[in-house]
Amino acid sequence: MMSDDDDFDLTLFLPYLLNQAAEASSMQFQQFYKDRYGMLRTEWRVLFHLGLYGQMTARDIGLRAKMHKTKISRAVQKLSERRFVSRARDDEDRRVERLSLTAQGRAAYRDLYAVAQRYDAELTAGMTQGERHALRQLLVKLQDRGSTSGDRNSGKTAGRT
Amino acid sequence: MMSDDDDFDLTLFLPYLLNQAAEASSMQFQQFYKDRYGMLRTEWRVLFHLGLYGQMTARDIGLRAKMHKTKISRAVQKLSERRFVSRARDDEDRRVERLSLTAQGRAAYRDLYAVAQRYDAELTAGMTQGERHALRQLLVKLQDRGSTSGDRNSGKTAGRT
DNA sequence: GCTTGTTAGTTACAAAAACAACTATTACAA
DNA sequence: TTGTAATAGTTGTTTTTGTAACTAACAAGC
Repeated sequence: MMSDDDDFDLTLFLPYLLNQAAEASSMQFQQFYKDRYGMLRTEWRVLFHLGLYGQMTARDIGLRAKMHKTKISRAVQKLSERRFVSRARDDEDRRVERLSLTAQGRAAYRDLYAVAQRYDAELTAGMTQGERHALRQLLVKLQDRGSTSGDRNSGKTAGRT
Repeated sequence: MMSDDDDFDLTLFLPYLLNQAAEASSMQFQQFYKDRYGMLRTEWRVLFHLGLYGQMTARDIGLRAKMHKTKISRAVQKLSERRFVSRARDDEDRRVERLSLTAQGRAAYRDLYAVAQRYDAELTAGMTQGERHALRQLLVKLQDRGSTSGDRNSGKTAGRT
């Protein structure tokens, strides 16, 4: 047991705490989209973004979700095979594909939206209204730290803590 | 763009925010242990725990860090090969291995401890003292949600959000 | 002593992620 | 034009992870 010099507590190291909390909640929430729709995390995220923002390209999703394009490409492929997502070439720029949810995709989105809402409420059940709000605001601040310089759409997934 | 019924904002969904923040900070911090010591995240975590708590078994680490035993086994192997960690059979119970840091391991730990301290300070630079504290307390609360029932030492790593 | 069960840790194999190299298309400048 | 660079997205290969099955050591009942 080596506490070096001063009062910094490594067990309260922010990247560590964030990862622990993220893993715990993600593991639990995963159960819903996995059990009900056999989706992977990347697939749920793509569905989530398309449901939320409507039609998008893979690139758009990458920018918003900070996901790497190969992950998106493969998620879209799966979602498309399972008829949750439809893809359409853009005739203005034929490199681009415009993605959107099918009726089935929208139904899954609505379902999972409701589940997410309940789950979020459950997670924050022990908090005051003020804490809830503060937590989200602080996390929003933290999530953008780092994506400062160059290299857009690189969106590699973290080699965590 | 489909906001279903009420006022729940999926972009503020806690598992999502937590993951974004965790990924952003982990990606940045990773740079240090990766560049300087060629460590993986799991290896850094094991080092971190051994530095913090002194001698431990793989099982102990698994319980504290909620890491699966196979991850720990592999991390210990690497750390041992690179002479950061030494392993010694326990003669009371010869299934058990008592792990501890070598001099080199302690040096790396001290170095990374200091880096972590600085990095943590940098991350929370925009916050008030109260916010810092509140954030950590809330994250501590969140990290234990879920590990309720049975199956100790299962520590699967999240299939995140 | 022997069976039966449990625990610590490892290893083998399958799934998912990271990373790099690729195709197709557009942009733009000589 | 044509040649170079850039962009959207895909595919192939390598690492890392997840999962399950395994070995070795103990424990407890009989």
